[in-house]
Order: sequence, then C-alpha cells, then structure tokens
Amino acid sequence: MASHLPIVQFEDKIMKTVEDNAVVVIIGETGSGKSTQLSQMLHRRGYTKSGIVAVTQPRRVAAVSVARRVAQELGVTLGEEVGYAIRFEDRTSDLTRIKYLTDGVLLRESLSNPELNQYSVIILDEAHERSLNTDILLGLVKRLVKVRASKLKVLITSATLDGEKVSEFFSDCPVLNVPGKLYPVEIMYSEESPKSYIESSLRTAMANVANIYIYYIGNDSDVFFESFLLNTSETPHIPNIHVREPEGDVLIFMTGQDDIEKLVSKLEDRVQGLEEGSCMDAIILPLHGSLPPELQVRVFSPPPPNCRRFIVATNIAETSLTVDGVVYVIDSGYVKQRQYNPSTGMYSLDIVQISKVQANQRAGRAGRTRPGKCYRLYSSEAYEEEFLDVTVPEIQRSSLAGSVLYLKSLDLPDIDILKFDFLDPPSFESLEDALKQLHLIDAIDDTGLITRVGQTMAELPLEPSLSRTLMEANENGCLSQALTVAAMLSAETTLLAAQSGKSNEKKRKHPPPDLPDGSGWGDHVQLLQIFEQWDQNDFDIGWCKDNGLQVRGMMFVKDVRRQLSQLMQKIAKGSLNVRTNERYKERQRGYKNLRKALCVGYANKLAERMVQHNGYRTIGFKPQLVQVHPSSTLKTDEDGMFPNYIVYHELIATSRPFMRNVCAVEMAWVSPILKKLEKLDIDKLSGGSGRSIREESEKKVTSLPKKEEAVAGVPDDRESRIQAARDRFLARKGKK
DNA sequence: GAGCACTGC
Repeated sequence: MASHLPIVQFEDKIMKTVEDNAVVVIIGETGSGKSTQLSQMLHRRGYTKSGIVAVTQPRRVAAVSVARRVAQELGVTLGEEVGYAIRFEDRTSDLTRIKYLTDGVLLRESLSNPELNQYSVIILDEAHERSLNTDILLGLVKRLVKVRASKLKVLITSATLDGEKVSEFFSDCPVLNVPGKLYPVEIMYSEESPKSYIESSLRTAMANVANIYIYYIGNDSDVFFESFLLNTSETPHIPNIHVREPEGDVLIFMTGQDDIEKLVSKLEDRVQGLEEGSCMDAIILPLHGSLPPELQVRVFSPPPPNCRRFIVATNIAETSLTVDGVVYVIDSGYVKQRQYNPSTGMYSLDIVQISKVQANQRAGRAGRTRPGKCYRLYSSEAYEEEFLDVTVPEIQRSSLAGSVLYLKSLDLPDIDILKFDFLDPPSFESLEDALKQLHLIDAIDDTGLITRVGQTMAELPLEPSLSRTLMEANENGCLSQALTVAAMLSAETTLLAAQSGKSNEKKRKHPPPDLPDGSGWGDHVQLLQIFEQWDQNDFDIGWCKDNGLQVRGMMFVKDVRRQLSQLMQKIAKGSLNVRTNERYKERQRGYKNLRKALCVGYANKLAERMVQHNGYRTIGFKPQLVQVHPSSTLKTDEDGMFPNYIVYHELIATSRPFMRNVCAVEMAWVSPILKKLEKLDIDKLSGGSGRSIREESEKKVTSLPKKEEAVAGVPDDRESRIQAARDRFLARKGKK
C-alpha cells in the first residue's frame, strides 16, 4: 500500500515512543510520508477508539488532498472514517476517526470546546512553517497536555533545524528523525553575493556566450565583469544551465511580480537570441499569486519534447505549489515579507534574506523526481553566518489584536495573556499594542478584562475592527450593510480581476464607468455599493467579468457574508438581507450610520488631516505622517481638501506610508475616542503585571550573548538584522 | 499619483 514510504519502517519505534510520552516531535523531511502515515499508524494501534485523531495543516488544499489520499489508502469513503474540515466545508460525520483540518479550524473549535475532548491525538503538521495559528496552538496544546493528563497524545512535525527547540518547549520530549524520500541535490554557492540577483539568475540560467564581443565594447563596469567571467573557462558560478546541463526544468525563486516580469522578459530575449539547433527549446513561465488561476495551472502541464521550462516564481513555489519536472533550482536567497511595527501600527513589505529552513526547502524542490542541482546566488559564508536558522515566526511579525482577543475569550483561569507560554514570545511592546487597540474598541475594559462585546467579537472570524463594526452596526440599524463591508474587505485582494502584462495598463487607469464611487465617502462605502449592485444584477457572473471583478473573489465574499450572517443571527436586531434603499435620502442616512459604526470599530485606526495639506497624522500611535492611497475613492471638498478625520483599514509602507481603504468620519464621533486615549493607562490594561514583566524580559535580553539573541528571535536584534539585510539588498540592487 | 509575498477563520 504505502510500504515504499520511509516512515513505515519506523512504525514500531514511533508508536513505542508515542505510547511512553505525551508529546513527541517528529522530524520528517519532504517525502517521508508523515502527513499521510502517522494518522494511519495511530489508527492501527487503536488510538481512534477513544477519540478522533486530528491532523492540522497550514493550508486548505493540503488538508483536503491529504485526507483524500488517506481515505483512498484505507479504502473508505471520504467524509466517513476519514474526513476533513476547512472553512465553509465540513466533510466529517459521526463515523470519522481521522480528521484533517486547517490549524485555523482547530483554533475555532477550541473556542467552543477548550479541552478538545473529542480528540485522542492531535498532530500539528508542518509546525516549522510557524504560522500564527500553529504558534497559538502550540501554546494551547502544551497546556492541554497537562490538563488532560495522559488522555491526550500530541505529535509535532517540524524541520531539522527546529526540532530541539520544540522539544525543549515541551519539557525535552523525545525527537524522532525520519528520513525523507528526496533525491540528492547538489548545492552550489556563488563566490560572492551578486550586485543584482536578476542579472545573476539570468546568467545562471542562460548565459549568452554569443554576445561576448558586444559586451566588450560596452564600458559599463558591470557588463565588463560579466563578459570577463564568461570568457574564463573555469567559471562554475556561471553554470549556464540551459546550454550545459541535460534536460530538466529550472525553477527560479524571485521576490515579487516586478522582478519576475523583468526576468521573464530578459529570458525571453535570450531565447530569441539562441542559435537555431544549438540547444533545446525553452518556455518561460511566470508563477505568482496575483496571476489568474488559469495562468497558474500552466505550470502543471508538462513541456513538449526537447523543450526545457524555466519557471520564474515567488515563494508560492516553495510550499504552496509543487511543480513536477524541476531538476534545477536557482535561489536568489530573498523573500518579500510583511512585518508589523507595533509602535507605529504600520505594516511594511520588505525584501529580506530567507532562513536556512527556507533555503533547504527551496533546494529540495530540485530533488523530487531525480537527483538535482541548486544554485544559490549567495556565498556559503552568507548562508552560514547571515541566514537565520528558522523563519521569523509570523507571531513576531503581525499585529496581535486578534490573537490576544481570542486568547482572552477562552477565559482559561490559568492563562494570563502576558505570561502566555509561546514557543517564541512576541515582544512585550507588541502585546501592549494589542491590549491598547482592544481597549479602544471596547473589547477589553480598562483593567484588561474581556467585555461582553469583546466576547462576541471573538466568535466572529474577522479582525477585531470589523467585528466591532458589526456589533455597533447592529445597534444603529445597518448590520446588513456592515456585513457586506466586512465580507468585501475579507476578500479584498482577490477582488479585482488580475491584470496581465502592460496591455491592460490603460484599462486599469480607467475603471469601468458604471462601478459605484462610494459617494465620495471612501472605499468602505464603495465596496458596499459594488456588492449591492451585484445583488441587483442577481449575482450574475457575467456582471463581475464586465466590471473587472474576479468571479472567484466575489463568490468568496458571498460565502463569507453568509457565514457571518449565520453567526450574527442570534443577536441580530434587524434584517440581514441585502437590500438597497432606492431613495437617495435614505441611502445617505444608511451610509451615515455605517460610517458611524465604522468609526467605533476602527477607533484604533484613526487619522487626522494636517492643517495645510492633504497628508494625515495617525492618532493613538507614535504619530506618523501618512497619505491616502491614490487608489482610494475618497473625495476632496470644493477647496480640494480631504475630510478632517478618517478611519483606515490598513497602514502599509510601500514606496511611502499609505492608508489603504479609508472612510470619512465626523468630529463628533471622534471626540469620545480622543478622550479615551487621554485616559489610557497601559499598566492598568496589562493587569498591573506589565511593568514587572517588561523589566524581567529586558533583563533577560541584556544578559544573553549576541549570537543567542538572534537564535531566540529577540525583536530588537531581528530588526537590525532585517535592516542590515535590506541595506545589503538595496546596495546590490544598485538603487542610487 | 501607486502597484502586495503567502496563508487562514
């Protein structure tokens, strides 16, 4: 059946260890079969008699596909003995003994059943990816093991570099290693880090020897450098894969859409310049998240004979999508990562060095079908000395308002959020920021206790600002509209139809004239109007296409809205049906109520316009000068000025700090928030224990040697490393 | 006047 999988030989040892220990860490490399086999072994050994075996996955597709395979191997119908649960889709039944689910779903389940009594075993799979949800589950599960004594078994699968740390976290529980089923991958390092990883990737993939003469004529030093190296016979760091290496596809890791498009066009140019018959044909395929699905699936169809594919991808190819046929990997060593700064409340999207775990994951992509090669565009010294062992966990890069509210809502007597046992604790500042934000939106009182409003908010699968908006909208009679806005914002990035290439550039600058404009109040109102119009068009798919909206995204909005409506049903005061009022005056009154509810919900995301110009200053954080994103539909008055106060959905620094998705609010609604801010006492909010913990944690940090700090992921050190990496990156990219 | 990596409830 699955006897070819390496893990099967270890069954006795694994099961003996599980029997003797409450928690076991399993280090299983790619292809070991851990995701499909562990649950079946436990089933065979009778662990499914006393409860269900739960296996969490960070991604929906993984939960579904692994469940499907296990059902097949056991010869049962999916949804019976073996099932899965993801958002909007619960394919389990009373018969279910093995259940695959996303970590988010398990977290939601523990809200209604904090001890997760239905499960006899919980397997946290892919824990090394360190998703926000997995990290919270790790803390909860650690507590559960104590609470449920010997009745619960926990298995955690992770990566080599992380295993010991997880084991320490669980009182030095045993760590078992299971080999993977990857073919050997030869790793090649560059001698030094390149000035430009686009150029360097290009050279590695397809150096153009025919152009040497032309290059010599140019006097640009970089160009000369390239020709010099090409002309030397011992140049292992310019491997010229396409010309020198036997068949097999090439996967190139870039950081984002921009770089991908640049490299794709350069590669295409080189393919044009190749001498007829000198080597095999080549197809260049971009692969990134904002590519429409029909273009993404192109990477799954095999190339025509005598043709090599070059897949230029973002991180999406690191874990989410597996491309068959890849034998060569080119790794830039960088990734685009979102980080949150709790003192400014701002997110930024930075290009940072990947971790060793990521580098190895990328390399592994070359060895799935036969021995492969990985070309690292950085030196082995950089890998050893600069790269972090493990990716900085999401919990240290995100706003924690939602997670803190969730933990508070569990109301576990023995858990204090500020002392919560995290594998990698977030900074104290970040926790304080979360408490402050939660207090501003009435989710916790001034002593840090969760309020009734907060309790209901936690039950909604939304970020706190939106949950609070729904609560308030329910009070002032615009819940239906607020539900729509919340659902639209949940899908926002997948809403607009993807633009491919530059031909659509013009279309984007002139959006279809019949899409509503938010009546000048901003983007929330516009999102509401768009959905209402779709409703008036009987949720017609053609209507979406005509208006440049992604059908998938809009269907998702409908799903989310339905789910939220169901959750709100119990407390709803008015109708939850989408219904647009035909009369202008009543519509305006509806918008006013909605904006008012948004102002209450987004009290933690408020900005005040500067006196003389259209820049805004954030309120409630270390003040930042920020701008309304140019894509916003917010209107200026007859003097060309924006409203005095707005709330924003997100603050993100790209080329500059921008507020994305804003809504005009009124001074009268803002005043109570300002008063609340004046009275805010952070030490009281953190239950009085704040100061002592802060001092303790500061002491801890200063007493550690520098190298240890980096390993422990201490934020200050991390930031300087990120900054250093960014400086190096910018210097290489040659941004003058 | 800008453009966002990837997930998930």
